Amino acid sequence: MDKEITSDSFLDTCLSKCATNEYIQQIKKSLPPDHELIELANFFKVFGEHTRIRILSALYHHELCVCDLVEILGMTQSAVSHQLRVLRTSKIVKYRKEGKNVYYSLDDEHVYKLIDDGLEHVKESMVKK
Amino acid sequence: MDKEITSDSFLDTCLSKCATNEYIQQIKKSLPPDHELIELANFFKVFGEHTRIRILSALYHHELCVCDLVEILGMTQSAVSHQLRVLRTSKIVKYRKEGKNVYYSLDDEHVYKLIDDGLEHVKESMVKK
DNA sequence: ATTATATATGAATGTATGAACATATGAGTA
DNA sequence: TACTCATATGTTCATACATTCATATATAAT
Repeated sequence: MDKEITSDSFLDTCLSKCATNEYIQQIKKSLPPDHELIELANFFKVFGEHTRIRILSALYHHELCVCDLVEILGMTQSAVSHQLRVLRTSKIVKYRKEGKNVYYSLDDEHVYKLIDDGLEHVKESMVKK
Repeated sequence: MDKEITSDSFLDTCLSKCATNEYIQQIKKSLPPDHELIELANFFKVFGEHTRIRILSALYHHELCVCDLVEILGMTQSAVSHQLRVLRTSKIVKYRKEGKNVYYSLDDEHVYKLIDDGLEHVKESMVKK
């Protein structure tokens, strides 16, 4: 997305005038299509959960099998497996089978970037307090 | 005939095959502290909701007041205002008051980067289908 | 073939939360 | 002052979802 669509008048008007304001219509049209925004929200939603973000943090540096994750997180195998399914379905992690074990790792570089940016933001906003 | 399978014994066996306990401890220590991961999950959670991501998309290009957003999203003022509070509390948007109006905008560059990376990932994974 | 191990999954349940409705606050205006 | 407009918030309700328990599947070992 490109930043900044400038106008001179849309800011100082409100509801009664905005309803027919061409800039409001322009903004509506400039939004990404709704199915993309739904996908985007679903994508972020997967990161927005404590257990899943812990799994992703653990996988950040290492490929790990399920029982490793169970041990690291201190949770039941079932709980971990259920969350891994969510991560798999969302294409945020990938996996390979090797004998009885299944090894998970982060899917692509977007996942790394998102974690990096998110952590950076969180650390900064913690300092501000 | 009944057999006893304790979860402890299965974990021990798995550990010896997957990773040494020492290695697991090392990974545990390398994880970001839990309060950071909780903050991180909460941060992402805010992006992971349809209405809020639509608000952020609209604010991506323009500072907008509440009634503008109401008009763009086609939702009740109450619903928009409630979600704006969530975004405010999470320091994802900032606001300034001007008379009766309150103007919202994205808080910092991290927010832009996250939306960019997220959208990029979503578009790519849609192409793959 | 039988048993053990590693992982996945279906069902049940309690909790979290988004939206609607009603109402409150607060700033401008007549 | 009273009144309107823009925004915020408390409450209720219905839905979503994370965890637990029980069980299924699949692979390896004996």
